[in-house]
Amino acid sequence: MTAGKPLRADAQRKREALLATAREVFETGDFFDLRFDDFARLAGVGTGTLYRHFPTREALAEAVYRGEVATLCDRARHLQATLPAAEALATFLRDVVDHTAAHKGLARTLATLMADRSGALAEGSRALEQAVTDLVATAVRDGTVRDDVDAGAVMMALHGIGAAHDRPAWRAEADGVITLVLAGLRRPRSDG
Amino acid sequence: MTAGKPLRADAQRKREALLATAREVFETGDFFDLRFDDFARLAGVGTGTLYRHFPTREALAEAVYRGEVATLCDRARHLQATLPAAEALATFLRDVVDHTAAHKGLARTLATLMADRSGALAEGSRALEQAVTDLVATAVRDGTVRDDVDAGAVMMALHGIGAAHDRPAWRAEADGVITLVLAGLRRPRSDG
DNA sequence: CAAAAATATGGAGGTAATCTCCACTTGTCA
DNA sequence: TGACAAGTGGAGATTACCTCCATATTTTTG
Repeated sequence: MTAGKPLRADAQRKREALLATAREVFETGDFFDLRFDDFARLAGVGTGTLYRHFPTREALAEAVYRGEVATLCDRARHLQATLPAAEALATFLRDVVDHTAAHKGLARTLATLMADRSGALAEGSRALEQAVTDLVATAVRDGTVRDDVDAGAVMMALHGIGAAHDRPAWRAEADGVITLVLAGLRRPRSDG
Repeated sequence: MTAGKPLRADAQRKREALLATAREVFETGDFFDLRFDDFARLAGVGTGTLYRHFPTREALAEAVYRGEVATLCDRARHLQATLPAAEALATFLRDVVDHTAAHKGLARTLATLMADRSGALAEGSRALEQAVTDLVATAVRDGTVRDDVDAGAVMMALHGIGAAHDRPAWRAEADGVITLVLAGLRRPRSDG
């Protein structure tokens, strides 16, 4: 599906250049101050070429986002294979926050673009969602996590962390959300 | 501050018309498919008038948002005055979800606009944040809620609920987030 | 109540970003 | 190496945004 047609050599190169430049500009936060045409020039590419590879700003973002998500998914798989379920889940959620904090600009830009009604990025995060779902399911199965709350709720909380990028106390609050989610996920005692 | 100059009668009328139309169009979700100029016409107002009242889409959204927030804040005050702290907090959070669900289109549109890096709406939600902070603080004071997590974390979770508007299982997941947050907020037992 | 002063209106048109189109260049395959 | 396919760049059409001001409405004043 992803590889319908084997790209020609130069096309591949331009595409890479666009992605590399995108990552840079996303990170510095200048993406929205830049005319899309100028972005093309910045990447050393003609306008037409830019538009053929990535018809919209969102399409470009999606490609970058996919890379980020892939990294996180690898991490999830690794944790799942080496730690007890509950611990794997906890570590992963904290790692997501770490990762986001380490690439704040990128996360900002992606979150902003993601909000555009296109929903283009929803597609890209499917893999991430699957990873979280697996981690939660495993922890539920071994009894460390309650089974009456969907993994989607955890995704939603993560979404909040990403979307609320402009809060002054972002880091502390993000940690707080994770703490709440993890505490909330613990199998509740039989008392009300 | 809000009432620096008493608006002229016709100006008041036009302003109202713009806000009313905005609420409609926000709710139906057509706001982004509409040229801003056409929006003016739709409200029966000239382009210039639109721009004088609301210089940007965000400014318009902010005005609408303020109304929503005010409603919720009234609710918060009422709950705080009539229920035990923990219950007031729980009820309020669930009410926010109900309210959002009842005005899904509006919430969608506002969330999308809020994500624009402008941060214009951050201002509008200050009151909401204050309400949540008060509710949490009261519950902390009477010992039903842990004191090591900031109210900002709760805001962040709410933010996630609003921002993740396009998830198919939105309602169930939103309820899940609230459940997790409330469970997570309970003063943890002395065991690890 | 009439006229003057202040305030607000609408939409034509300037400005600026987006995106398309195609004559030309580069890569691939036999 | 030649012929065909695939890709490129950027000029210019298109579209949306926003400003400006001659005109209209409201309010105040004498």
